[in-house]
Amino acid sequence: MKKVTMADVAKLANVSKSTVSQYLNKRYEYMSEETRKRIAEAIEELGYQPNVIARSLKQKTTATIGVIVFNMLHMMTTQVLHAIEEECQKRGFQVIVCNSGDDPDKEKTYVDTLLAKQVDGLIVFPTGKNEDVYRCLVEERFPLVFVDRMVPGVEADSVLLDNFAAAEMAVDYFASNGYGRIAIVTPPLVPYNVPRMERLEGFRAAMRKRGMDVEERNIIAADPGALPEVLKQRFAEPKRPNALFAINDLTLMGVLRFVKETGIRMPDELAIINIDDVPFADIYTPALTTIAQPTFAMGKKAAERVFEQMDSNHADSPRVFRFSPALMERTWIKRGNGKEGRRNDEDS
Amino acid sequence: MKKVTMADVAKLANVSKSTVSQYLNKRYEYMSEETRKRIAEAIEELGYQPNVIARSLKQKTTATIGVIVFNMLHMMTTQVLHAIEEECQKRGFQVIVCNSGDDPDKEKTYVDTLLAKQVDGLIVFPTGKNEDVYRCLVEERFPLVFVDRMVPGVEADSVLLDNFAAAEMAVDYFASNGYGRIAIVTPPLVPYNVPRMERLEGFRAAMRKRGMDVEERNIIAADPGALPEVLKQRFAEPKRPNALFAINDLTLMGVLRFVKETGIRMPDELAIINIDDVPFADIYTPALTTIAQPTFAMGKKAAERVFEQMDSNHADSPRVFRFSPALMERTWIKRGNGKEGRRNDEDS
DNA sequence: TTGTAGGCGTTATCAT
DNA sequence: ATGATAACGCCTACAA
Repeated sequence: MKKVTMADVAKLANVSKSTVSQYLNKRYEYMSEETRKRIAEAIEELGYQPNVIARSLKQKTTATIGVIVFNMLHMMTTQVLHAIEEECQKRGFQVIVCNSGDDPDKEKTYVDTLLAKQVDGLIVFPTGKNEDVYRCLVEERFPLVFVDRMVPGVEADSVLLDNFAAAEMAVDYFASNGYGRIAIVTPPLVPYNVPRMERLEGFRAAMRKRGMDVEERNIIAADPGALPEVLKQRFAEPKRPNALFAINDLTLMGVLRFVKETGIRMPDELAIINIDDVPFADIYTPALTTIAQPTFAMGKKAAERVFEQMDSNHADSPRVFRFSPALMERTWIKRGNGKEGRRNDEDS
Repeated sequence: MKKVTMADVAKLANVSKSTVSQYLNKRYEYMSEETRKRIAEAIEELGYQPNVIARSLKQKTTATIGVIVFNMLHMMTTQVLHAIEEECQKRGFQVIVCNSGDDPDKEKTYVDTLLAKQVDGLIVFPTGKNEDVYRCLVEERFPLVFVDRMVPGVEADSVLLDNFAAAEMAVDYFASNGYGRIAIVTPPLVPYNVPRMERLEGFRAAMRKRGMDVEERNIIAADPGALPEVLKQRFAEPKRPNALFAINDLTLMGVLRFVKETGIRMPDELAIINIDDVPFADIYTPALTTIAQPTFAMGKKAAERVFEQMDSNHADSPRVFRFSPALMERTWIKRGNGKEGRRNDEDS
């Protein structure tokens, strides 16, 4: 099967390999109609398929980019990947997908492997802990784009959610609907997880701006699994929150489990909003208002940026692209304090 | 950066390229401790990274497999992909992911491209419409595994859900909980979509086995978007079903939208079960009982099979692997007919 | 308009 | 124990 090489085609068509090569690269300029046809026939007859590997070796370009993600199972990741793939498809590029599982060592190994495989660029959802690795890449002007998180200390293109805007959106949403005792719910806070910190900071800032202060115990940080218990504890204490801002979809699940287990009533006793749109938002009762990341646009931009970096040597300085979150308003907010409810039937 | 080649290392270490090559391939057998060390140092000093492309050209093997899926956004796909990636990682393989969007032409193009890129094997969630393409591969003993669907007329390894068992599971579940008027809900039926047809057939068989007959109007086929309306119509007719078997997660969404819009009460007036576990199953009220596909095991098996095909030339005849669905029982079934409820807190 | 020759970075086969 | 040399399949001057 794959034994058919350019030489075979050349022989059958009675021309030299070079001529076949010309033909394949569509440099028909000085080729006689005659030979062109003969070559075409030969290719057809032999079922010849060029060997891209050989071409790559010569041209030092593989039409392949590597994507390293820290969690393939996140919907956000899937959606961004989808957009990246689509964009690559347009340019005839392929995507090698690697899952680091948020393990910096694996991440490093993958970077090495992908470089060895001569990928033309790298899109990374970074663990955030491989500063040195990435700094090298940047220094060597290797096409690189970070998504979702960035790596502190590395100046590279980054495609991120505007986390401050998202947090502010959440606070605004609660406040304008009359919810005042707002708590933020997040996975454990770690300094190298930039979005998490930004969302918290954004939350603090937004609260401050509205003249509300954030009690420390209203910053509820726990792994999603432990969340129901942690929330129960918090709700046993005085001044229970009446609004929870879940920092991502996983956290939201923890919150909803808590809601279900305690039977707390949802628009009345407690309002919820979260970052990351979830597929069941509008079939849940009450429908869930969420803050969606424009995942498709983000993936597209990430791909576009690697391509731009590949195409230009005059390395313009790295840029950070902040994408605006979108409020997916779905809840009837109907409270005792007189505020009238409203509804918005946006579909994701 | 990438300019460092084996020749450079060889020069710096004062040996020949061959020796360096030996070293890299760990054929230390006849190598002096001395030179080994010198090479190691040279490599270190130059920051040499072998060029896998060159190796591939020589060895005719790329340590890469291609995966073509018809819908990257399906959770099932994501999960299987995840398992595949993990399995590949263990063997030092990489995965090129391609999304055909269920378009046979794109699918064909991808097969060609991946072959040109010399992937060592192919895992495909097929559109089902490229019989000829795949038949060629099989004839040439190219490592190939189908997942989720199979291609009629192509004898290749396939990793599938046991759709009959799944349908039977659904019927049993309803029947043993006292629901008798069972309808099946599915996307439009098309003959080349094997799982869909199998699920319907399995449903018919299971009903027959229990002495219940399937009225044609209890086979509700519609696109998820139109489903709420279609269901409303059906429920306006006499003998409305009291149990709906949704054939997949997308269909389930349509059903749940219908439930929400009509306010039909869920364990009492209507029971639901569906294929594909969904993340919100246990936070929904009432909790949803689902029939889960063992996606992880399926992905793992698919990868294992490509590897086995790669490793053995004595091509054993293609096998079809049917994976048993798992009942994720979460609903309190509590009906007026005296049946006692039960609960099962399995986590996905 | 087409052919020749050299090279891309490795590996493999022999020598030495 | 190590080194020359020829592939691998394609591309690209340059020559004819």
